[in-house]
Amino acid sequence: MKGISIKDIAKQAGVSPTTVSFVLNGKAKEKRISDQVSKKILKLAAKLKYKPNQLARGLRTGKTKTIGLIVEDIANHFFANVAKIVEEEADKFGYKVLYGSTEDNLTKARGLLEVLEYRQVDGYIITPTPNLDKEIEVLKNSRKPMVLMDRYLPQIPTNYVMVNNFQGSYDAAEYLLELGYQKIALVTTTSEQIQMKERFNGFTAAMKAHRASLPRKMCKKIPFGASKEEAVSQIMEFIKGLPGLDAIFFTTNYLGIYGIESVKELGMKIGEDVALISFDDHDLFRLHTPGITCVAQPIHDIARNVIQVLMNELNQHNNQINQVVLPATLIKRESCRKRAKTVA
Amino acid sequence: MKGISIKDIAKQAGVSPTTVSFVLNGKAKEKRISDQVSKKILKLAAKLKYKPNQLARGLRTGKTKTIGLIVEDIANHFFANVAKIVEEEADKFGYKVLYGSTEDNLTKARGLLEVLEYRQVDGYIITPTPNLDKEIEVLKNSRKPMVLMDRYLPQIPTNYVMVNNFQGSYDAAEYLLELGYQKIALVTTTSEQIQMKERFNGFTAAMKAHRASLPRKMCKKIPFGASKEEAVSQIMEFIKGLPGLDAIFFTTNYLGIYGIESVKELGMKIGEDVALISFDDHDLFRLHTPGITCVAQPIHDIARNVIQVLMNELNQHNNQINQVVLPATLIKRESCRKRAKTVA
DNA sequence: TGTTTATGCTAAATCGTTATAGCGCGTACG
DNA sequence: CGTACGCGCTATAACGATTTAGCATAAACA
Repeated sequence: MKGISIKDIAKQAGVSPTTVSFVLNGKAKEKRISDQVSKKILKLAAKLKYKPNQLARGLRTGKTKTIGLIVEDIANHFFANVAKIVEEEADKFGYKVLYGSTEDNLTKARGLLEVLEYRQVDGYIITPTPNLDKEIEVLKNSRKPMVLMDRYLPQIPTNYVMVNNFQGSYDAAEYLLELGYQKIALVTTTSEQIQMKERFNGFTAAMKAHRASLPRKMCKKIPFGASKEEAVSQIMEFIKGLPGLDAIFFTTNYLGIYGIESVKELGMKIGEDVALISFDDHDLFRLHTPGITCVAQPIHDIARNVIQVLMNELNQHNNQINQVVLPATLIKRESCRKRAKTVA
Repeated sequence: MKGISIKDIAKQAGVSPTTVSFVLNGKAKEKRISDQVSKKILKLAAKLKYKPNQLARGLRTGKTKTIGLIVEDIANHFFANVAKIVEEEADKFGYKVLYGSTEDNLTKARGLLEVLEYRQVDGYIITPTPNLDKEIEVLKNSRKPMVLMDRYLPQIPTNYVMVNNFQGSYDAAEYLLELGYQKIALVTTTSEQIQMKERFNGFTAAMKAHRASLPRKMCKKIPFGASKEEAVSQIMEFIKGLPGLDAIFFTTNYLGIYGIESVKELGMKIGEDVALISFDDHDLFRLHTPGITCVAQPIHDIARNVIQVLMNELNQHNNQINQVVLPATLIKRESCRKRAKTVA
């Protein structure tokens, strides 16, 4: 059950494969193929359901029309959604997507990059793991079209698309202050990922700008990779040590989820005894009662911009660097409420 | 910046490309290449970081070492997780995965199948949309390795891997009865998808087996594709019309989620006023307070079995059909509790 | 009439691999 | 002494497309 090749069409049409190729690639006019012949070929191709062999084409042209998508975890809500839009958008340009998850593990990331090179992908969308700098640099120097996503490497100027982590957290802090919260805590992770640092910085900057205090004892770092139980118990301890606490900001959604559990476990009411706000949206935040206020990433825009930047690179090898920082959106739900101003 | 080819190695080693190919494919012994030459070639290949061009190789061998994964929605919790394991498992066999979402739309599914054919994928993993029978039949007749997932087409005998929908729902019903619930309702969708029917059938079968009644008025079908608002309001109406109702079974997780909202909206307490149980697990069910009892699909096993069946087909063209039905697991949480038996 | 130019098409090389057929040499056999 | 075989390797032809260079033929021009 072999497929129909250009030769089969050529034979049946009584012309050379070259002619068929010209016509099928829309170069009939340019190559001065008569309308008669053109039409005959087009008809035959349709009738035989000719499908160009992308392998042969790729081998000859050096383009596979395939892009590699490296994410932290494709099963994660954020990345799964990005993967979906990326696939849809890429499809519009005739590209297919090969994907892989790094689990934020350097070795896995290296493996993925290698396989994608084998596969001759035309371009890369990468969520870099820690210490992937060297590999990114190599890729950059080989002039492969590439866009980083969700994170960037401060030392290497490259294309990237990400949310404005600083602004998002800044807005979160301002919102809490505006509502009248006064004893505000922050929970983050020990991970050195740049986006976590920026979220931390944005929040503290807003606090400072409004002359609110965020002393070190109001900030808790949960070890990266801690189990749910460990995390929850640490957060509970942290909360217990802060009497009068009225609001908590979590720098990422899984911490926020642990936070919900911790607060409930302590018998406190979310939105009444304590306000919760988290970076990143999540089904759970949306559907929880009360709804959890959060700083949402513009997933669609991120994916669309990633593809746009990549397609730009793919189509014209300008050396211009595209760095897109998209605004985060504060989604107000019932976990934060207007407070009657009381003097502490 | 061209890559290193087999010719480059051949030239530097002073041998023919054929020899290099033999050695690099582990056929040195078989093809009687001397150890001397073998070693020299291996060393050179490592030194030059030779990466075989999969395109050329694929063109020659007719194998791309790529499989196509067609799911309903890659952003959906279930499929995203399957996609993750599928990728990991495929990787172990040297395969990469191309994916796409159908949105349960026939036209999209056709488009995906076509693109994957272009791309010469070696095998297909397909979550069939309604009315995809003809295309599946064609694929089957062309003897392409293929496994259906999550659903099957009753009219066409093919490989498939899925959860035991009937048993899962059966267990759910038995569990509710065992706990002493007496006025039990079921919420499903109007979708004619086979798995939904089986879930419905399993539940009713268990009820009948235990001489419990499930009259038609206790069953609600929500239109497929209804918006969240519509669905929630319909479920609310349904519940309001059933005084004394003490438990509700939802045939799929998004209905269960709507159910949670509906029940809360009505001011009822989950697990106290009414028990909820849903087919399919979800982050929300796990993290909700109270936790929502559900019938979970063995996602890992499904993905692993899918790959195993596919690899079987890929490696040996036996015509044997593999149909794997995996048990569903009842995950008990607080949304269903032991009831003091009261006479209605 | 002889030289250009335009027209409509094709031969052949090429991409990087794999697979088949077989070459030249030395040794063993009858 | 002629032939058969084992050994270690290679030449060459694919796979299916794209692309470059160019070949006839006819029309146009001087």
